[in-house]
Amino acid sequence: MTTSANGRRRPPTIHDVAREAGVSRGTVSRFLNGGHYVSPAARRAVEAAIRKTGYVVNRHARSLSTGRSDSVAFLLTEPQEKFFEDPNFNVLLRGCTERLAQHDIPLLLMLAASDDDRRRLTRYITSGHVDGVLLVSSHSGDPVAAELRDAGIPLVACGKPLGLGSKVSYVAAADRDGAQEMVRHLLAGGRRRIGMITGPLDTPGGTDRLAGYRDVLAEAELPYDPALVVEGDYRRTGGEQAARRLLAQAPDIDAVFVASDLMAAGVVNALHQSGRSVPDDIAVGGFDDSAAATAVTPALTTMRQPYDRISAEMVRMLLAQIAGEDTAGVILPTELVVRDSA
Amino acid sequence: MTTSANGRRRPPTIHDVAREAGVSRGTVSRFLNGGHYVSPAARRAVEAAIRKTGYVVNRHARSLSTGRSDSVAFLLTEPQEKFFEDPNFNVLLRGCTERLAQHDIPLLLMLAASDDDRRRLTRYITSGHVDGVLLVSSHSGDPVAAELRDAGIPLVACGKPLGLGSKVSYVAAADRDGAQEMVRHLLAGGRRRIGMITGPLDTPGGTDRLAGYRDVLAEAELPYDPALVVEGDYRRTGGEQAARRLLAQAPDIDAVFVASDLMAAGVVNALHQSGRSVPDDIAVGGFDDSAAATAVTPALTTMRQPYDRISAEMVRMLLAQIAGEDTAGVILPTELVVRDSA
DNA sequence: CTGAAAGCGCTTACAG
DNA sequence: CTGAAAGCGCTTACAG
Repeated sequence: MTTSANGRRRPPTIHDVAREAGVSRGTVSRFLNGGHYVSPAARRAVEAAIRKTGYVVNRHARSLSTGRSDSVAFLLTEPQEKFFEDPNFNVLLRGCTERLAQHDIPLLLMLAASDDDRRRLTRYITSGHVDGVLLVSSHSGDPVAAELRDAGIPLVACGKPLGLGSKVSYVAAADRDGAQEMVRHLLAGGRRRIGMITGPLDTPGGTDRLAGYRDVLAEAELPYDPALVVEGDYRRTGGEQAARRLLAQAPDIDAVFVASDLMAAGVVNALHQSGRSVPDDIAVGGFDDSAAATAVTPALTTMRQPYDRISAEMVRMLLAQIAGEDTAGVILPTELVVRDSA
Repeated sequence: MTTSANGRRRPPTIHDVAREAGVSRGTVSRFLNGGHYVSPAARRAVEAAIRKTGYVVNRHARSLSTGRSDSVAFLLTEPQEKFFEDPNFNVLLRGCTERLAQHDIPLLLMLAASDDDRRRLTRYITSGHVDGVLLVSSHSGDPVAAELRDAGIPLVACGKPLGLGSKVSYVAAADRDGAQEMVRHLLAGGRRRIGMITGPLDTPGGTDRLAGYRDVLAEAELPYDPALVVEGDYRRTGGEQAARRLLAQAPDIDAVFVASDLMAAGVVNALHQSGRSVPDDIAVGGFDDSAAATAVTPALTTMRQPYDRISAEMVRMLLAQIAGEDTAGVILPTELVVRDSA
């Protein structure tokens, strides 16, 4: 640290390092940026000088010079604060933060709750303040993915953005396969009247998991009964309400496949309140393997979404895009986790 | 947008705005920074030019020039990932992000899980990459608060950092008062053998809530029985285990005050498994009023921590510090929320 | 492999 | 109230 006239500490600059090492600033910079065209002797001198001065690069200066910001946005666009209350969110956010930290890239957290927020943030992002965006937004009505894509911003979505086809890179779990596996598991347990509580049907997780459910019904030559299907909203209370609706429409169900653990926790509650036991009267299968799965009694049998891999993959793809590579959609497998509820 | 030779879009600069408005760059900058010493005519011209060009300030250039970063870190130092699994975390993080967004200040999320992380981040922070830090770290063993304070970084902690006295600004809930109110509520419900499951006793929430419990016992002239007190870890499973210990040590309790809702959810589970009904056999009082409170059955009677106010206050204080003002500790009141568990 | 120098886009005394 | 200019700390062709 150098102390300037006013007594405030001024961090050492590349200039201090250069002087200390007896080389030019250009050489220090070259060392900092990969060490190409730096002689071993110069390298050693610079290394020592950096250690001695405690030099840390000034990222603002670097960014101004390179045009890159070396930072990434984690953009959450959920008007309903839905995802934010979901334990999955934490896992994803944490995973992305850690992965980015490994590359020394700070994560800027951005919340777009209103249209105003969205406009402000889109503007901020497209002005080059971040190099890329990790987008968490499930609703198809959300224009932000298209806006960012059109602006040429490197972008990876969590979950397939509906309606954008393959135009936006994304990482998603194998929703349809996972749903199939869960319903087969329910069938294998001897259940025959299997209800389903879906996610919002304007989300891929909503439609794909429903599709998987129908696939297996057909496969087992069981009729598809619309009265057995209720749309939920991925929230706990929504799960409770949906379960009550389902029970009213089809009191004879012996199992229910619920498209998220958080909803499933609500379903178990509602079932208990209606006097049914889980899994004896009604088996419950969830989806996610989030913290909600083990917080209820009985613990949920569920499809594990590999959130660690999802966040790792999102970061990997985003960095690849920033480096100029093309990336596409990635689907990661889910895994059946058998606990007590089914 | 101006299109440069290579076809990539180059965002408009202050120079483009100045040319468009027919003024100098200095005038545009002055307009941007409060509009002092800018004539009404110049102001109008600049406003129009900004609209027309779609100008957005380049924050890297500004930061390089001013020495401020106009960004803030949200630093979470919980080796145990404990807080991250707590629903309170979301509320706090969300609140801070929103408040900062109102001031157009991005939040950088930083996770210090290991000592290595901590060193890296401290270095990053003290190098001027952020203007201040919102610190979430309850453990007294954590050296990060002292390090940042010694480096002169504006800093506001969530919860009183133990051992640092009044040297670090913080925002906390009135833990002791809140605990008192809850135990009085239990007493008012006719309970006399009241157990307690505390938070970790190296945290202020751990010690202060226990102190409040003891206050009211003394006030009611009830003996303090160490067998009635078990230390928990703020986690759900920790709550379950603590409840079993408590039941073994004191099977005759008729109430238990639990220092967090997440633990209390585990406690309710354990109580049910032991065949006790809540609240008939044993009343359960929680703390936080987090999402966990309404996720269990019966819903928890709890002390509400005003997280919205806490995050608002943290941001306000941090911005004040960055502006050069002195700030101190702020204690916010908690509020009894009566539901079904007590 | 290395140094000198231009340039990134802004802010801010300074002179007028 | 306004403009010209220096300077923030870095990177990167360029010439050697």
